[in-house]
Amino acid sequence: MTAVPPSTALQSGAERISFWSQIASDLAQAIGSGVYAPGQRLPSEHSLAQQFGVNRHTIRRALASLGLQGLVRVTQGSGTYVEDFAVELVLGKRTRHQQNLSQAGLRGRMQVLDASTQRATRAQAKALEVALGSTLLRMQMLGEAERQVLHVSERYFPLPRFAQMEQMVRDSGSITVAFQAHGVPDYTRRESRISAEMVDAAVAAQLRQPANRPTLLVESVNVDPQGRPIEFARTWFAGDRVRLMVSHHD
Amino acid sequence: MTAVPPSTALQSGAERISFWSQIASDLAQAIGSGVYAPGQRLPSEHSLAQQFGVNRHTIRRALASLGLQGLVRVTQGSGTYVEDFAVELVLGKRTRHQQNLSQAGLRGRMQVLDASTQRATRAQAKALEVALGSTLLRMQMLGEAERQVLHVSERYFPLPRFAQMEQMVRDSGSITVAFQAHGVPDYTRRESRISAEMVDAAVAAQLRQPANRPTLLVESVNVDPQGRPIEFARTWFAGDRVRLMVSHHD
DNA sequence: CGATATTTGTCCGTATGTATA
DNA sequence: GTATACATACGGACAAATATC
Repeated sequence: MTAVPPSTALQSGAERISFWSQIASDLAQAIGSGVYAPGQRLPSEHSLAQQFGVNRHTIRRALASLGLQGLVRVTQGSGTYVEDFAVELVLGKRTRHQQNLSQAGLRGRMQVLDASTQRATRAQAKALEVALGSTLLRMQMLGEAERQVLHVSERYFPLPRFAQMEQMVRDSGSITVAFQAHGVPDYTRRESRISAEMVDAAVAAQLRQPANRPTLLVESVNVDPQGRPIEFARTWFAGDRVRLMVSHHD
Repeated sequence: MTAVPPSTALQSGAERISFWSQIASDLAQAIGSGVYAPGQRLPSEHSLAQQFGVNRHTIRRALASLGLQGLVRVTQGSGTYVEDFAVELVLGKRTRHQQNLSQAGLRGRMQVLDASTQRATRAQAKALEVALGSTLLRMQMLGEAERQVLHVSERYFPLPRFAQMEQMVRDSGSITVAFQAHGVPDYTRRESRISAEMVDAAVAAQLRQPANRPTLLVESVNVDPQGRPIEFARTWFAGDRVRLMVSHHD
């Protein structure tokens, strides 16, 4: 992370972004990439102000934003510390990726890495309640928030019902919107199976975390209002940055 | 795992358990200790019958039991295969350790490894809604089922309300019973936070799994019928053998 | 224990650009 | 165009909490 003097960062034209927002984003990326490890103290506000070439108040605005996101904890007289978990995602019946992040004050998006068709394996067929060997759409996706990769996932949709899924998701960046375009106005999560897994180097690289760090694997089935399965997903969450919260309030 | 001829396993007196049950337990232990890895095929029923010196029908009875527990999957014409996950535990509002296991057809028990008193840290005080630095009972426990270690946990109880907790749990082997003895007839789980963690060698040894394998850490708060926190627990589940199931049916 | 330095929290004021009525 | 409100950014001063010796 290099210091960006604000005088050189005077953007022209359409997308002017504030200094504090840019600084918050830079710090979030530094935290996500491990420059500042969980539990570690960030440089003092005075020091950061010098590094970024801005007033201390501007740094404070950025840190306040990171604090609201849960990335850091600020303690008077002591310093600003990187929180152990950047994001706490709620796992519930009506879990939505975007909504989940916006509740945490984050801007998130989902990206399609790959898409293909394949035959349903035993586990997939059982979860989606389709015949063994029937055709499925397989999409590999990446979930990000504030430049941090939170999860990668494999998602399976029954064909031909969701034939336009790939294009819809690529266009909108949202699975909820793509479902709505396929005539599914609403959907709920039937169940989630959670396990801890080590992943291979390729997945670890996608998650931007070392290969010797664990992931949370969540296998879930989403169903439409009639109770028919519409999606079977296997999602690997970055174990270093994500904690899942299960609320038991009925 | 060594073959135990049933002729030598003829118990006398009170606790006579059946051959099939003993064989099922032996096989479960073998699977838990890694003699038979997940996905691997067990010896044929004929072969197992010879090893244990019993009739094939007795082996079939044992395998059927393991199948109900989710430990193995029996496929006609192919063989018996070790399932990837030995135990699937349900995480819900009314989660009880014993009940959880008995639903899976397992005999489980909880064991007190250590007990002491300490001052509440910030996180503990917040979870239990007590003053920072107030006295807590800390119990370290081990959860087993069918000779397999499923989890180790640190549990914190506010004092002096639960002063007799250690003795009660040691006597009954059940936290639910110990709570009832302290005038808490019922309790519910308020929330659970789930993360993936690597653990140090000591905890890994307690879980009987290699140090480079991940665990599922569940932090939970139990409350009494009045909504007052009565227990804060951090439970490490053996990631290789346990999968958590979250049901979203209201 | 006290003295001192460091760090964050809060308040004052000033100035500029942007969006809105 | 003008007036107003708002967000952003800078500079300084002091208080409060913490760390260190």
